[in-house]
Amino acid sequence: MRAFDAAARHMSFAKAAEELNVTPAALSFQIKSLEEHLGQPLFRRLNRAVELTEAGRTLAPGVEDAFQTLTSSWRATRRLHDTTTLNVTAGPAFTAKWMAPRLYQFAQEHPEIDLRFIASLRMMDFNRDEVDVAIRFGYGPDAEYFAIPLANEWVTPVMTPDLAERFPTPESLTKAPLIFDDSINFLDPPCDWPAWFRAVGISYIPTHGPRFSQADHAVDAALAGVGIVLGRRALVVKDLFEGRLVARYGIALSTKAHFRFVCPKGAENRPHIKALRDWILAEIEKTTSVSEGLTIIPAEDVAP
Amino acid sequence: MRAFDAAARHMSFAKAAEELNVTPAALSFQIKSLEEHLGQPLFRRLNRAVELTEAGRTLAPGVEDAFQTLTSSWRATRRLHDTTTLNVTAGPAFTAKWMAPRLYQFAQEHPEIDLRFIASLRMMDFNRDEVDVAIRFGYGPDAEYFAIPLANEWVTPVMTPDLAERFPTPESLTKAPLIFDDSINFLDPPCDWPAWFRAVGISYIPTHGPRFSQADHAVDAALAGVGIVLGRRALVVKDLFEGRLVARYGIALSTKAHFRFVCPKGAENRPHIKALRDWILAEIEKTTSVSEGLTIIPAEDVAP
DNA sequence: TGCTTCGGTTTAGTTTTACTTAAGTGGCAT
DNA sequence: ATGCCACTTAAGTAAAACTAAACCGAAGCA
Repeated sequence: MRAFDAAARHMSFAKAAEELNVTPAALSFQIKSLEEHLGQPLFRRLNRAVELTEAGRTLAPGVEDAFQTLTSSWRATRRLHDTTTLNVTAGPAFTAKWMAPRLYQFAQEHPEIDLRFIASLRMMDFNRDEVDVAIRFGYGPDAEYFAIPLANEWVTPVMTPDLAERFPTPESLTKAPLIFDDSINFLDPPCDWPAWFRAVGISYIPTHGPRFSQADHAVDAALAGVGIVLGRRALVVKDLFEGRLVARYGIALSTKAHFRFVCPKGAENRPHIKALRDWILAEIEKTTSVSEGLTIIPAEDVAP
Repeated sequence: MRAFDAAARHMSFAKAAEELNVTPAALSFQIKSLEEHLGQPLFRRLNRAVELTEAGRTLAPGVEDAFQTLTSSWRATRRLHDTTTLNVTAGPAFTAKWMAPRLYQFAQEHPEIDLRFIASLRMMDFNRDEVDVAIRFGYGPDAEYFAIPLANEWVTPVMTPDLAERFPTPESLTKAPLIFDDSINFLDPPCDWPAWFRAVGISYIPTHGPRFSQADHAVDAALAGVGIVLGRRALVVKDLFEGRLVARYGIALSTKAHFRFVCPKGAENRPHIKALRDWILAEIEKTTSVSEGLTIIPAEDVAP
């Protein structure tokens, strides 16, 4: 049946044989025997090609699907006692702005763990997609998974030091080039520019300026001096610590949404997963001082 | 892997071996080899039982699922050129009141076809549930299947001849024992007792009387002389023809919902499916005279 | 037209695998 | 204790899957 699966996918016995590391002869035989068991042909043999018969078209999708679940289950099971590789999925922004800059450090602390990143926004199925850990931004809780929040999240305007000198006060921001991060539009209550201006007592609804669908691109733009962006704590904390960006106005807007560390229930204590979790939490602990001197206003208090 | 699938389902190597018609020794060996490939045990061997390990629990659902799709695909494919058995699903009412009484006749006309009935209301998946034909009551059309309507459907009060003498006019029905068939409550516009009374110009909303969730039970009750039921044409036509039930008032309520013959696209011309379809249509054709003398009023014309 | 190439099939022989029989083990129930 | 039951192990055997090599027919190309 594997033979048929491969043949149907490739629509070629020769290619299928290559995939399974056997000779075309073996494959031909297998399919012939399958056809005998079935009592009807699965392929129509053309001169230098094959095509599926009605029966083949009926059988192929189910077989392909079955082998896919079979192999992914198998791999998921193998991963259970493999503590050398760890597949992590996170959104593109967290991957680029939090994970990537700290990765060399994790690699040094845990040289035995081989981290692999899958940057994607869609929710993954841990069993289907061969993923061990997901880091996701949103509202908890996750009933069916093990999930811990990574930090309370807030947003505050950040910019290059140069720009900060030109716009020393919140009021001056009404004349400043603002960058829009559309990736947090889904938050409710909103954490956008109008909400922040309400938090500092200014009635101003900016509309003009570059917009980005991904938060990391918005932050990159701010780093390039394009303008001022409402940066999420987790995504800008490193740039703030290292002085590439500054937050001058002392007012941040907090949201109930936060980054969460998610893994299948029961997997949270497997050594490499625990190592990653502990390391992430420790890294975040190191940066709690970024909130010092900030007045943090819940977004719901300034909801329109 | 089949070995593991069977063992995990039975939680016993001996039973699994029996299922696969091999000796327990062979099964033990297969699982051992699987565990070696995996690098970890799948079962914990207890004294006179086995239990799944973490790894086994991870692998089992996927494997079971995969083999299920595999076997059902296989059977679906076998059915393709098997014109000796025909699996039909219909609602319980149609099965009992239309199919069952006519079955001996189909068997005589087509002794080579072995009909199997699956009475169920839920929609079946032709590939998953090993069903060739479905007969369903409702509104068309079915875009993804081949479907033909079997007849225009209407409802009219039916009862035993005895009861008919006691309640000769629609007006007299307000004093008669009425039976409620809840299985057509979902129709819109409704085809219930209030709608029928509106059709004959009587303002009467009966509330008291036996209720049945399945139409065949309601008709059975009427056959037993319990009372008068609003019978769907397809379900009472045979009893009307053979005099066990009568319809006296000459007013029927028609609905756009009807019984439909449904099968996968392309399957409608396979010989045994065509035979069943032609036979059903011919049977219905024989009973068109049941509508003679009836004034048929669309249900939407008397909607409240 | 005739030669080559390419996919697939066939045949015969070989390797691998799966299976069976039979003996063995260990804890549970009587 | 002792027999039993479910699983394991070992050795031998039967079946299957696979390979190599020859073959076949049509398409491509000179």
